[in-house]
Amino acid sequence: MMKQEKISSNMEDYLEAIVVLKRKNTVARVKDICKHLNVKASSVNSALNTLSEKGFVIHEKYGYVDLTEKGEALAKHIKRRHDVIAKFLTDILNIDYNIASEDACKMEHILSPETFQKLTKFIEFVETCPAGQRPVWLESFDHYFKTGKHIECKIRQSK
Amino acid sequence: MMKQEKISSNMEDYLEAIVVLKRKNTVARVKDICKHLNVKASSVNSALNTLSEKGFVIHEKYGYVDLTEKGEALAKHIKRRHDVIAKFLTDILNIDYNIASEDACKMEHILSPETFQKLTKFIEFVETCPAGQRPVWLESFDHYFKTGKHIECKIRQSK
DNA sequence: ATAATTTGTTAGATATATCTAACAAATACA
DNA sequence: TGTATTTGTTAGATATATCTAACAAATTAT
Repeated sequence: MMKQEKISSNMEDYLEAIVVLKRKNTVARVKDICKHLNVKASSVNSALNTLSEKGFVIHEKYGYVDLTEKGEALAKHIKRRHDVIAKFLTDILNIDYNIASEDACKMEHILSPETFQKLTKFIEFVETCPAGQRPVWLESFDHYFKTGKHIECKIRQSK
Repeated sequence: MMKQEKISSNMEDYLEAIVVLKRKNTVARVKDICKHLNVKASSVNSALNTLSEKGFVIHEKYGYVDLTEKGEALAKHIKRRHDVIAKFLTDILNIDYNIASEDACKMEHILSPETFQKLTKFIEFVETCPAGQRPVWLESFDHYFKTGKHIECKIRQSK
């Protein structure tokens, strides 16, 4: 019998790490989770116990770490959130990849579904821009950010 | 002698609450902090002890709660972050005020300075738009968000 | 195959942040 | 002015997430 459904941001980080490592190495191991999350092995063990009890991971002693179906679904959900947020930060706001990734790691746990959906749509809006390229106004923002000045606009003057 | 400089997100929330309550009621009281943060009085007391030890607040037994100069500076810094983030969410992404506020409460503690600066500049970019109004592309996004379709664009066709 | 190394586990300590319950001070009110 | 109510404090419990240190299993290399 399982204990609970809701898990903390911290536990979400562990799930996400497992999904990422499985994709990279085909299996996830305690050692790799340590490195990925920058914690000690005993912390990983403790987290895996919690996640096992709640039915998100399967972890036999000294064996690989794996996700249950439920764990996999949640982990992928979190990773999706991460990726969208990171994309917004890099592609729209033009933030450095490493910084964007770090921020996304934290934001992924806290953003409301509403805000998340807005970000998703905003990216989509930019990417499906009819002109078929990065919209002009985004370039304008880059310019504004760098120079503090607006690109001069060819607006008809009524003279 | 003071203990440390760095404080947790949690402690930042207490500082921010104090600044907000002082502005609203001229003084901050334990009771009001309770209500504002939705915690019990004993939790507030515990937090105030921590913050006093670190030199951020002044709290005499049974008296009002006040900020030191250092505490005030930090509290206002956090509040500024909150306000900028909330503004980005409401004015740019057109997110409901209440949701934006909740999200901002969490984001204010975690965003990197870089990302924060980008948000600040983005708002500025939009607000100082030379045409002197909410840029057209923002209206386009609203339309796209609602309908899933781009507003038809009068682009010269080369036929 | 056994010794050395790497990896994983456990027990128990520490730190943070919360709570409840008992109590104490301050304030309001009758 | 003395009692009731509100507000604030303290002690101690619980929960989470970390760590170190001692140990155990698994793997690698000789």
